[in-house]
Amino acid sequence: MSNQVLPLLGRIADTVSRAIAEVRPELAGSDPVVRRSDHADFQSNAALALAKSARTKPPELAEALTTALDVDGLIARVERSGPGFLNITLPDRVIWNQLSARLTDPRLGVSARDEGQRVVIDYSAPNVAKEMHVGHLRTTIIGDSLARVLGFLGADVIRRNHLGDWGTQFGMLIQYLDEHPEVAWHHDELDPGTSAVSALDELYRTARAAFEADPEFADRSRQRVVALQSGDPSTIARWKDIVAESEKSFHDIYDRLGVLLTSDDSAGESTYNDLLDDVVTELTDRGLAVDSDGALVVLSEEVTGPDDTPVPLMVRKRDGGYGYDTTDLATIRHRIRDLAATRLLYVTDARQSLHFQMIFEAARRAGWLTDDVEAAHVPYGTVLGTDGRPFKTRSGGTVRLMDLLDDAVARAHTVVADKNSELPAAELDRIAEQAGIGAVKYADLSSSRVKDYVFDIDRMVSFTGNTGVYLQYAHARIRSILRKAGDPDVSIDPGTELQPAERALALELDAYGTALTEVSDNLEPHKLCGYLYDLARDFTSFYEACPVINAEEPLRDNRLALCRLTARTLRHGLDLLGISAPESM
RNA sequence: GCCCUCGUAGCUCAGGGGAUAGAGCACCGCUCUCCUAAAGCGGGUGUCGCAGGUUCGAAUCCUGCCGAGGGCACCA
Repeated sequence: MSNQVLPLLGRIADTVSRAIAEVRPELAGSDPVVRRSDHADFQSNAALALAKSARTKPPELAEALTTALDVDGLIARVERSGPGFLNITLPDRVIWNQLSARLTDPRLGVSARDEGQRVVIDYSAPNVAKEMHVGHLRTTIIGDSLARVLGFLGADVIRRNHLGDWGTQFGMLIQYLDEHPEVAWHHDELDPGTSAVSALDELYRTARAAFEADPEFADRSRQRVVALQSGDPSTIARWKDIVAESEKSFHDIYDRLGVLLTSDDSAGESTYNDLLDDVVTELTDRGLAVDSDGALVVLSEEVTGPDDTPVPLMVRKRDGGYGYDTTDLATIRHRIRDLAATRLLYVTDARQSLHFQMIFEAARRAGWLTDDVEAAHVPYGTVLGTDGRPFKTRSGGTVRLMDLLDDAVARAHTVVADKNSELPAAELDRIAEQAGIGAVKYADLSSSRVKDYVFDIDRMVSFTGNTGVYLQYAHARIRSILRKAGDPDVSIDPGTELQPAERALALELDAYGTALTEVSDNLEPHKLCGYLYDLARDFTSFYEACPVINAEEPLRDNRLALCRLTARTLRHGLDLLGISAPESM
């Protein structure tokens, strides 16, 4: 059972709204423009915003609002300031009670605002028989965090891992494996630490070389493609084997990253094969899909290309085959029609934004995507190397995701060992793993999603600044304090006077749910990162200014309560980012 | 050619109509007989790319321009 705790800011906003309605009934419903303030607990800029439509001067409206802002116990005092700001200060008791309510609630008082929504989040999407590389990092991490946040806010989240599990390239791979049964590539045939996708990736390159060098092998491969597409049992069995082994490799990485994806979430391209004919038929029947040089296309009404003609979606290729345009149209129809989704999120590279714009346009014209469903491309920028160019290995190759994680963990290991040489080896390994993985994820999540960002391991495993490690450390410190105090189940005495540092921390703690709803609204996990970082800093200021364990009662219990709620909020927030919070570091 | 994204301190980035634009890194100094110094405190930085416009008020919204990156049919 959870008790929702309304944020103080919202309660103040409601109070100001009532005052507006009382003073100027014709302006009822206007935004009360309540914000956190440097000059008080909160401020309302409503008088400035509304003076014109109220046909009065801001100071006069501010005065009237002040009078009408009847203190119902929520507000201690209101001061007018500047051209018409209302500086609002709350009684200490109200703030303590707010903390108390959050502390007793398993959800920290955060409401399940997104309840009733069904959100399909499409993310990660590695290619079968290929190694996951740096290009899969952001979609996997961002998508996973969004799944966690929206899920916590009550949405019914359906994760979809749109594996690249279909295509003509499997013809030559299957044919090659068939002709070389002696080649080992299954997990249980390989050395530990070598993955099936690693082996398959290499075999694919070998097969491709054979395809180009040997016309007869190329012919057999083409026939194999036909066999695969027509459902030949032995070919399908081999293909399923490849998919299953690849998934094992992916889940090794998912486990290490700590993302939620399981094999139940896999819905690869092949899942939609049986729907494609019908999708195309429907588009044709509605007159959307038209012939173009033998291919079937949907011409955009919104976008034109270099020659000033409408940009097409390739619904069916001239050779009769289907490409990703068709598959993506099938996903959107399926997710709306069959999964009853109210919100569709596609977490992919920003370069695909035109593609999704056209997919959404077509889905709207087809009548699948209606106004009561939100479809959004959630684009993200490129991962750059320290040279400012797309992240590559020194030799210019693709960076394998596993290697990248190994590097980060190794670097974290060095830094942790440097600073704390007394840790037992096993403990050190465990913390380095959590710190290294957390560092990578936090670095990815903490800057604006759409911007490119520089992958700089040294900076991300730094223990200072806005890093994952800093937050983990902040959490571990608080846990340490609480352990030292015996981790008591304290209760708050709301009659205690709040110190400024306590007050700042308390107001920040109260805003946790607001930070989460912002993430849900604009799909920007970095808002949560920024919130947690601010919270950790507010805690540090509090901790500098206010003794906890050595304080007298009831101050001591109240401060322990602040520690507790901060630790829980940090841990909870980190968890929603997909980052672990060690008890000690 | 058209479209999209981005441009804020030396560097990496927040802030996306409200009071003097904020952090971190880097640089210099200070603070552990005191709850984890992997920390904190102090020191000073800005033509918010440029120019117009809207507004009582613009880094924020609009228009144009400049610069960077990306995209525009049979690969995803």
